[in-house]
Amino acid sequence: MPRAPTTTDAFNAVAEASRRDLLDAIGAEEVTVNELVDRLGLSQPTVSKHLGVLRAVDLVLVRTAGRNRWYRVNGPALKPIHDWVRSFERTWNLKLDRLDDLLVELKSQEEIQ
Amino acid sequence: MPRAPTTTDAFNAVAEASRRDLLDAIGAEEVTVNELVDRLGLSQPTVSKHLGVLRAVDLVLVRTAGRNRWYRVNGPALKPIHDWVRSFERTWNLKLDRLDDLLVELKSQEEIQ
DNA sequence: TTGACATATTCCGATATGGGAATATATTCG
DNA sequence: CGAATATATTCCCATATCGGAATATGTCAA
Repeated sequence: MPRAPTTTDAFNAVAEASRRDLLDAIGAEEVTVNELVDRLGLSQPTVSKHLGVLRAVDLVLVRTAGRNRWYRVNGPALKPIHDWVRSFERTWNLKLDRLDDLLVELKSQEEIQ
Repeated sequence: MPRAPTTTDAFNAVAEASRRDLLDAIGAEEVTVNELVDRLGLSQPTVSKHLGVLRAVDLVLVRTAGRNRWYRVNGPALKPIHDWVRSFERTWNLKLDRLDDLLVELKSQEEIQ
């Protein structure tokens, strides 16, 4: 049994540094493929292929306009990673217990209003 | 150029679901290899090999006692993942801005004391 | 010492990979 | 229409992978 395909889930897609760079390069904007080629200095086919993987796991969304494709990051697709890592956060961040208290407080305040 | 080795960094090591399961199974305890074999229902060599990858990227620490090896999770090795994902958190969690305010406040309070 | 136990390592095989180069597919413009 | 532009796809290959099976290494116990 080989390694799980990169398109299996966000964990596998994001394991490759180039794809993290790609997501960073897009950031909060809506960006064109050629713009990403310029920003990252990768070849156009390489960028397109990485975007294909990111698309397969819903990490990016695309909008077609003429001959351009405008890509943007689909943040929520990263949530599974965030949630999983977060369960270990307590191990390295001792202040989290205080933060927990604050969150509980914040939540109860919201429920009141 | 093939895929980056699983031992390249925490991102690659953790891309494999079995290894996330392994870390989950260890949790906050200190656990023996055979105990993990029992908990996960994987073969002993498989568990040992996964632990080898996790060791290579410092995601687990080991202590040898007689013929046993006691493994524990090394939380801080997950921080790079946490930090990277966190930079996109704002995309899906709108309450983060309020949380930011709280953190700034908390920090300034700490500096005072 | 010999056997049992705990763990690691090696050998095997089918498979997906990332990047380069070339090419295909649209779409726009003149 | 034909050229140019934007993007995706295909073909290539050296390489690392996961799991199984077998085996090696190390430690304890009688």
